[in-house]
Amino acid sequence: MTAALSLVKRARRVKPKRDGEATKKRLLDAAEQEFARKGFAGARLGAIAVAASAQQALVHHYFGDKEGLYQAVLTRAVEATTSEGWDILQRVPIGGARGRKARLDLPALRALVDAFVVAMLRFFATHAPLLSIVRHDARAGGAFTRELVTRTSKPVFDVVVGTLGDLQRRGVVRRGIDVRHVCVSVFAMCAYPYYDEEFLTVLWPVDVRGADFMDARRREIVDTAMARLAP
Amino acid sequence: MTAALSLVKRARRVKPKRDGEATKKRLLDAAEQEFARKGFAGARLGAIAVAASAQQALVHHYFGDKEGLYQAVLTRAVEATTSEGWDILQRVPIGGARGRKARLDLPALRALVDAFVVAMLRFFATHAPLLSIVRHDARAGGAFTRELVTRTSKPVFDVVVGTLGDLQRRGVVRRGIDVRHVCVSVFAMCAYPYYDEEFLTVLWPVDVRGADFMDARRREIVDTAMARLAP
DNA sequence: TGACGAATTGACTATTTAATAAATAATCAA
DNA sequence: TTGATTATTTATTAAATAGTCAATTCGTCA
Repeated sequence: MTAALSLVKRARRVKPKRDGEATKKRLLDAAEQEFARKGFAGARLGAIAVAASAQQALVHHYFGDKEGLYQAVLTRAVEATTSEGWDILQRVPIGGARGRKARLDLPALRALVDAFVVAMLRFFATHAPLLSIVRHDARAGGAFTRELVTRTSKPVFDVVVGTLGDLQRRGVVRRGIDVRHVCVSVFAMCAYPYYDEEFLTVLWPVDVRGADFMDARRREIVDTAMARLAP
Repeated sequence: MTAALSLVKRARRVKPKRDGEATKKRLLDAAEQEFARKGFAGARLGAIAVAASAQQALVHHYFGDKEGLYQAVLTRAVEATTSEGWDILQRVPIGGARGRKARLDLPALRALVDAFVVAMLRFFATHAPLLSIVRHDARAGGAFTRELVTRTSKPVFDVVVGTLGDLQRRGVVRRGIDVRHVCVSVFAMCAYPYYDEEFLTVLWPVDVRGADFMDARRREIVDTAMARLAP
């Protein structure tokens, strides 16, 4: 009966009264939120346990101590964050097919820049809480920061800088400018609204997270970059 | 003797063994550092006291509790932060003399933008730790954030947006763009290196605080803005 | 000089919070 | 069914940290 029952359970997906993995996940989810909102020192294991509807002792059972929980949150997040930017860039002919004959015209350049901006905006929109969490690690000179950036932003940055450099040598991009600085500017323009929401709202009372604002932002950033790059 | 002695003290500036104001200042200085580095929850009153070479009890004597100390730090900082940006902008003919006949040429526009960028870069370079501190207040929807931004960034933002709007109506600035977005972009480009030092260093191993990088950054930002604004 | 008030000190308390340990209940495999 | 393993709960401990209090020292002024 037990074997049969467990089969039925698995088949009908009856949730068992006890499920370590599920509890672990709930704890990680709750911890992710709590760390993002309060920072590492401000986060309370009690609050995390309540939010996860679990006992505080389970935190220690599964993750050892608070630091362990923090590391687990980051580990999971970093693993989940494979460089999505790549996919978008791959589809841009000029970015993906550097080996082949790339069309060297401005529309293609614009497509590259737009893909870059879209990838960045999406990244920051999705991972703003994660960035807030990882800051604790970053201040401690932690390895997760490096790992995260290496996995996500760096490949995109490198491809774009490389491609822009090529285009610059071929005369499609204005000469005499440092394309790395241009990329940093794009990063900045994309990230700023998510980083500095509270400040920005005082300057300009508008729904910074709203689609309207962000759509306008995307156009603004692409146009700005193009104005800078085009000869 | 006492009166004479105190006169001598004041004259020669002999530091008295006990000086409430001086101690208060040392505590505030130490607290400012500690809050900036560790955040509110992570800051330790003990560490602050040690750094200030004072007793922890004095914190409570002068500021009541931890929250009071935090408020005192912010109050002092906000009061010390009068809108310096104004001064720089005043000196720019096109920004300061809006009433009079302003020269409507591109060099004048460039001067305005450059003054704007210089003011912003200086602000962020000087106040990066303060911004880190105020974030605790900002998350709590605190009044200090609003006060700080209102005192510092907002007047500059408003003047620049207003001036650019004028110039746009007069045809000096390209029509059809939202100058507020341009200003947000400039803010972003100026702030990013200070906000995201740890991230940026992974992308581009360079001394982000160094004069070389920042000088290049200033040129980059001004040129970018001009490329966007010029018709 | 002496008294008063402010600054300072050190010992102490209260509270919060992370961490542990032991007991109980569910699950799974043989 | 049974025994082992794992998940969960309850109670308790240990450590860190904010906050209090009374005693003491020092500067100032009558």
